[in-house]
Amino acid sequence: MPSDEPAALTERFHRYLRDRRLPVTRQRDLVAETVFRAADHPSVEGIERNLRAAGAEVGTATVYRTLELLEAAGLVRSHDFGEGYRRYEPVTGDSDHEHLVCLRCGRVIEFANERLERMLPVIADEHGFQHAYHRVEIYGTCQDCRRRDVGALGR
Amino acid sequence: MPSDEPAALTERFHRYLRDRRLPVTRQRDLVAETVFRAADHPSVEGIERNLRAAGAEVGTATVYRTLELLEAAGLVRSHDFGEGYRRYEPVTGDSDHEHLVCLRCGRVIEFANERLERMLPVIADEHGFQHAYHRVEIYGTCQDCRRRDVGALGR
DNA sequence: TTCAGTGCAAATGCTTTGCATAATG
DNA sequence: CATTATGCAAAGCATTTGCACTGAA
Repeated sequence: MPSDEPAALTERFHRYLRDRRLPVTRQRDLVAETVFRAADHPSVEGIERNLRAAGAEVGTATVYRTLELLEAAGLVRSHDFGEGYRRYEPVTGDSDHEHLVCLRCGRVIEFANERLERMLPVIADEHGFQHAYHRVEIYGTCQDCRRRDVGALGR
Repeated sequence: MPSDEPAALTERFHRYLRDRRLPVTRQRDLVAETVFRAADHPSVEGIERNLRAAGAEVGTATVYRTLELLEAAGLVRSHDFGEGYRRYEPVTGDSDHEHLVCLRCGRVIEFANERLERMLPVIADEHGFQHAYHRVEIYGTCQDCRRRDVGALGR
């Protein structure tokens, strides 16, 4: 059975809203669905583009407000990869993961490494820090962009 | 012999400027010295506060422009710890290091871990990425802030 | 004297907020 | 019907840029 992550997240979002007597609105569902289904860590602009393409439209302020809500609910995480804006991703049941960011095309891919995840709390402890969370980002050139470079050199 | 890092960096900065026939100005020296001597990863505001305290004054635009120059010269690095502004640190002869950021007081301390530094390029490679650089930040509560919390609980 | 730097103020770009109106439960 | 959300436009903020003036070499 294929785990329908987006549907599960949507259900959790609805429960979260109901529990605090907050209205479930068309806009909230549209934004939530868009992020839950996204595989590319979209920015607010990307989310709006996606919505527009689907014939929907949600005010920018509402998009930001809904993302804040989704983060508070623990259903979405935001990242700042130093591009001048934030990107968002759904929080799936998968274990912790970190990111590889391509400096050429901006693509972001995820990786999981248990040894790394185990190391960081230990390092924090060694320095008297109580570990809360961490962030590991590797910047470089992705496979596709490397191939493209090689191809350009070849002719 | 105590290695006088700030002086060495200042000399390198002057050489960098001379080499490209760029003027050495009072403002550039003031900003550079301030960052070279800082041990706390100051922000632009912190740098300006520091300068003001020393009786000097440099326009904000010039501070930004000088920092850009210092980064291009490889003498200063900038970091974004998600606070809404950037922090700067001198590039010393020390090996690579990463950062621990206290969520309570904002203090930033550095740590070096060879195993970690060796791992990341390997991980990149495993995913077809050509590693350029990376960023590892551990967020948590520093020793002082933990002590303060315990003290508050005690009474 | 020439070429680049400086500082002010205005512009930017993402994100947040105020407020009148609209929709949910 | 009461309460909260929405959307627009305005405000915020760190950072960048345009431009007349100043200063370094």
